[in-house]
Amino acid sequence: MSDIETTAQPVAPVQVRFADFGLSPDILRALTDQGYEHPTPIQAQAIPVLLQGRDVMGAAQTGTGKTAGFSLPIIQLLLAHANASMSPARHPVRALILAPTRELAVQVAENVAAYCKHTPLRSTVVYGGVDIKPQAAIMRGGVEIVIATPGRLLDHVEQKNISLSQVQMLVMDEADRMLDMGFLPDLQRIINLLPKQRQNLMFSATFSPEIKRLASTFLTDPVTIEVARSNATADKVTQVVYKVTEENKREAVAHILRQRELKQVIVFSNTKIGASRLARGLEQEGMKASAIHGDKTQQERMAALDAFKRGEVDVLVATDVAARGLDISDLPCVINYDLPYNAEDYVHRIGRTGRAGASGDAISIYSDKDERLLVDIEKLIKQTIKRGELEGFRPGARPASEERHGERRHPRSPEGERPRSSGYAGSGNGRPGPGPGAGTDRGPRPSGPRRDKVDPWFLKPYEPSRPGNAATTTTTPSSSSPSKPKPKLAALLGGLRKE
DNA sequence: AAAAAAC
Repeated sequence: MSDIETTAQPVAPVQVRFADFGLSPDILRALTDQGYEHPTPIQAQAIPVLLQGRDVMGAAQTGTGKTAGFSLPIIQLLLAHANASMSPARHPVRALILAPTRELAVQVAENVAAYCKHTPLRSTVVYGGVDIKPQAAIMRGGVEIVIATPGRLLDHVEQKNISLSQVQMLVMDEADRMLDMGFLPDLQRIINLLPKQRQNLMFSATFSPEIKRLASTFLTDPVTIEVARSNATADKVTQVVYKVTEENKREAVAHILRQRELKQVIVFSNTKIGASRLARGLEQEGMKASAIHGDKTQQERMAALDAFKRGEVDVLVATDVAARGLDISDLPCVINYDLPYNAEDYVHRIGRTGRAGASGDAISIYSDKDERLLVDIEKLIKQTIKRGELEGFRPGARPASEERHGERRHPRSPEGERPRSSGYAGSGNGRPGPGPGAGTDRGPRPSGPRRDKVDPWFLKPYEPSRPGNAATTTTTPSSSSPSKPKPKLAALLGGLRKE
């Protein structure tokens, strides 16, 4: 088994069309139905390679058209290799797509179903949190393509609702996420049920050593397809951070949303409770907000997502259940109510915006205690994030009593307060502003008086901690913290060995 | 630290 091979396959300079790949007319018709004619760069690279039957390691951000990139060739290959002598009644599972979260599985399944629409192939999705019986019935009826979260799939295997012995193609979507979530043992178990001879695809937004290790374990002589530089944030995303005090975080989010009259925003919270509270708080402020997290029932999760997609909800407050994979298109803005503990999650979160060529804003608020998280994030994305100034929410200011009148409009509002009058007209056009930077540039510049009392942190040139070598030494334990930087790598490798 | 995922 050779090392992972990297092709320098350039993106074709001429506009390629789906029709150029030799895909079945039934597939092309489905694409036409959806208005797709030209592949995205990852599709242009992945489709021919996959059609050759090669294993693929795809380093792709969400929003790059990854799902079609793998499902179109899968469908094509299944159609091409259809066993004519096979009884039409028998539909063994021939392609298996694994995803880390239920929502992602559902979305992949929706895409696959759409692309299969005009073919005789059947697909279904199975995931936990819902009644298993209807899923069992569908699978017993026969399907060629199964999209699944690992746990429920194993459940079905044990119940003998499904056999994986005929699987020719395996996709591990969001593989980094699956590792993070501890799915490695499940993955191993599932893979042990598959035929040795098969085509493997692995997609990952980040390219950590753990992922490479997984790839070398499960993939055979894979072609690596990398669209965006890994761990790089989409350059279409304008990022800004606002430092506020811990108690003012909720008000700050409300302020940002109100001031910019934001619609279709995802606000990320680190905790389920925090997400629920924030959503409730925003609702009390008169906004249409809803929370989505793992303590909600599957029905609630889907309802919240649907309402958001339909525009009935403007603000979706989410834990990292929604950080990856979710295909919510054209999000103008993502807000981090908390900075994520894992820097990689930052990349995934802001990947919800600025997608498919559109520009987007990623706004984060943080407080003193999150300074370290911010440093980690900047180290990972190898760029310094613009420090913005959020009027009236500066940290380090004197207690409210010493503040100028009208400086902070409504700090620390009590929970049950009535919806506020429209104190913040924002820019006035109902559309999202051009960028977070513009938000701070728009109003009159706070010249002079506001600066004197506080440490003008926002005026100091920011120094990313030791730009040269810091990146190699991961988290250098600062003397202040006892720091037991549990090496993630070791943990994961331990996991690999365990199996 | 927290979140996610099978019952």
